[in-house]
Amino acid sequence: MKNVEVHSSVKDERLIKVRRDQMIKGAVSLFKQKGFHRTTTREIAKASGFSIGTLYEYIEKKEDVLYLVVDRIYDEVKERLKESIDTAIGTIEGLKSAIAAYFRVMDDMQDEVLVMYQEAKSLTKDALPYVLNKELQMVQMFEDILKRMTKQKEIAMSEKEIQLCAHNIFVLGQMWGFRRWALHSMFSIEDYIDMQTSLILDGLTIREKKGDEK
Amino acid sequence: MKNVEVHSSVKDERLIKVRRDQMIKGAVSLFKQKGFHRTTTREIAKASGFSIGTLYEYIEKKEDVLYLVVDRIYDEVKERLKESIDTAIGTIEGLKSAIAAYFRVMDDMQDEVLVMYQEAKSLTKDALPYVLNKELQMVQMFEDILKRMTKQKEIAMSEKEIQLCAHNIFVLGQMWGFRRWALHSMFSIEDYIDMQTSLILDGLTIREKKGDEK
Amino acid sequence: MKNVEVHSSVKDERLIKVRRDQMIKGAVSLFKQKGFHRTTTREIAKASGFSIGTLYEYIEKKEDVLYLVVDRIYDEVKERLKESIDTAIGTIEGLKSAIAAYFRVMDDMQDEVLVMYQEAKSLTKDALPYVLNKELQMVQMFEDILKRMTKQKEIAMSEKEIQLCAHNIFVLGQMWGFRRWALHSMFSIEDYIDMQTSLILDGLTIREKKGDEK
Amino acid sequence: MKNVEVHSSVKDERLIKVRRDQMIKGAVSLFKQKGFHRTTTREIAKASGFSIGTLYEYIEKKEDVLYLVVDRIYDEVKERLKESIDTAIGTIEGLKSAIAAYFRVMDDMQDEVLVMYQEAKSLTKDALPYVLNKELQMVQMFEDILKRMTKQKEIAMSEKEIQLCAHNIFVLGQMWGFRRWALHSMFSIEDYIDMQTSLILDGLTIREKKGDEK
DNA sequence: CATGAATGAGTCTTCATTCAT
DNA sequence: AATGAATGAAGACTCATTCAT
Repeated sequence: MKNVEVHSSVKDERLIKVRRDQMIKGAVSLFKQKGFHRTTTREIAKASGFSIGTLYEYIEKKEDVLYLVVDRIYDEVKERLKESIDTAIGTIEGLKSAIAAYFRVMDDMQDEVLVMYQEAKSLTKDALPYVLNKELQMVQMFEDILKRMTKQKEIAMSEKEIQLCAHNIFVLGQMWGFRRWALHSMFSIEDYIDMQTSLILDGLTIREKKGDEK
Repeated sequence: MKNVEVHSSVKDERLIKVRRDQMIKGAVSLFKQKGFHRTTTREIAKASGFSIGTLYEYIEKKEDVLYLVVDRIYDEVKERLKESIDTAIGTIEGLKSAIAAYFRVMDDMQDEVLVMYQEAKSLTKDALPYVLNKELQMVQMFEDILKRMTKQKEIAMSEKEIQLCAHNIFVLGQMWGFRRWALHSMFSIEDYIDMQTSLILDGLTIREKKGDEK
Repeated sequence: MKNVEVHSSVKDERLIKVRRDQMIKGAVSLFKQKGFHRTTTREIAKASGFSIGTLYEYIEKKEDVLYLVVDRIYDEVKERLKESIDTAIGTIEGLKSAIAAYFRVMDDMQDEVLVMYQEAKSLTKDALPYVLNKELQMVQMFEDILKRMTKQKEIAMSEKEIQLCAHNIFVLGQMWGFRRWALHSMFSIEDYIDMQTSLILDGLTIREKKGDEK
Repeated sequence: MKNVEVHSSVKDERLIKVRRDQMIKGAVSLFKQKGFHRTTTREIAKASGFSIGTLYEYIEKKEDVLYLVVDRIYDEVKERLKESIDTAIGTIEGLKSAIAAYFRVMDDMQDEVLVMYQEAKSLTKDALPYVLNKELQMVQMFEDILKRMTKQKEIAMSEKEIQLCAHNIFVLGQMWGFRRWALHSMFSIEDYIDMQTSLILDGLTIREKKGDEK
């Protein structure tokens, strides 16, 4: 999956980084409030702290901003996940703490995740697969944990079951963000983590027991 | 939750129904392809089979079309669910068939569900809560089944666990639609139903056993 | 000055009269509030008590309504003036009472006069001269009085002076309507009549005296 | 009476002045021909020498153009009046020359005055009082002259008579513009000035004489 | 590199007018 | 004669993008 580069007429790489950081920061807060389509490039420039002309020195099209934002969000989520998750550990406890860590990241980055969800479709045809691929990579982190657990006979799951379960964990984490209107009045994030973890593990341990029974 | 009425300058209720049916049908297919914001009112009119002037005889603002569409989708999903689900049955089998029915509706209406997901934010401030409420009603159908199962001692779940589980079922069903890019190459809808049902039930039966153990 | 006929597809002359009366009544009140351009044909139809389709049975273009309205206002003003003014009398007292009568009509029909003033320009090219001619006829009523007074040696004014003076009387009467925002807080209509009459007469009596001096 | 500012997204005040000058110039000539409502924003932009986009950099709504135009006309009339009228002089001759000057301005700016008259109603609710106030200020210039004349015993008029007379002068001046269809074929502007001045003065001198008689 | 004025294609929405019933 | 649904041309306004300074 080749990287999708956003063209900039500015040469100084360091400056590009600085300006795009400003831009992303400004844009995220705007996208949260009004969505991508209702946000104007002028607003983005203003929120970024520079002029519309300067904005276009660092991007080519408005959609580039969306891509940059979404890309950044993924990177951030992934970064924070990697910090917290040691995929090497193939134990039940390891999985539990990975889930907890991931859910907490989702809690911290609710708005960002919501933005991704609702605006992903507006990405250009060529940016979308790249972004979806990033998402798959994150799902794969959970797959990796589950695979290792299987290898270490902690659980007994087929390849397919692992894939599905990893997707479930991923989506259930996001759900905390995109269904907050329903969930947040019913659960604290800690409750949510505990209960979901328990439900997820039930789906695994059973199989392990089944395996034992044979 | 008061109904959100969309104003029409046409008096004949029957005609309003006919035209709005055309409109919704045309709009859904456009929203699927390009999203709400990238669809113009003229395109909607054309896809509906009438002129832009006529379109505006049946709505006031472009956003009304979105509301009409989303509202219709919910109603359709709900209708199809009610056909298939007999909430009265409080057995494991009843739950299984309810999940299967729901997942199949989600499979049939993937595009529609996707539209709802991605464009809901563009609904007017007053339409959104109304729509979210409809969603809650659907979640409640699963809650009802689980409650009855608990009452009939089929399972042992707390109020909160039931609520969370119902949300999970709901979201996992939608997931088949909004993550199709990842799931459809891995699973057939039947596989998906079987495996998810199994995972969901594990979360319940375990507790039932726990209950037994006491 | 040939009459400007407004075409109607309805044959029954009596019905045309009835419908147009409704139409004019409704339209005047709308034009007062929002002006001709901001009033829609639908609103006119509604205010007239019939449908848009029926409206167009009695006119051809929206501008016809304006013409009908303006025409009616002139007729009404003229009618009321003729009732009150006996142009035959060529005395100072006769002039005074004519002025008073005219000013009172202007007071009664302020809104209508305002409408005429502000919307006259929107009349069709062929309707305008016809309407302006009606206005001239009204000015002429004052000219006639002044001429008769001159003939009877009540005053001594040249033809030109008479024309100008007649215009002045006419405009000063309208002024009560179109400058009400300034005048009505300063004068009652009676004050206004008294003071203006006095000023106008000063313009005449002087000349009369001058005439005497010769 | 607080000033009514028209918002511009352009920062450079000098440029705003330049562009608005162009805009006003273009708009006046269009409004003269077809009135405010029949003039499109595109036409205004074109007549101003720039694009529709640029037009909207300097105003927010079409009505702003009208306000700008009307405001400018008042300022211009006032400016030219102040040049010509020395309100300090409280003599008959001073009044005569003030009237003459004012009437000549009205002659020069006939079209503009007509525009004001016919389109004033289309001004926004908040702009209208501001504009009317400007008009009052101009009336006041004549009041001031008359007051001074009274103070200097040139004439004897009550406060109310002065106010009314000032209004009359003002309206009679405008009348030259808005009744040109009737007046211009009968009088030259010089005739008009002479005759009206004479009529107006008759209204004053008489009173002065009356004062003398007592 | 930064700025922000200029551009005009594109969008929503209105409304006068028509015409089948 | 009356109705009101249908039409689409036209208009106000927006906003992504460019480019001269």
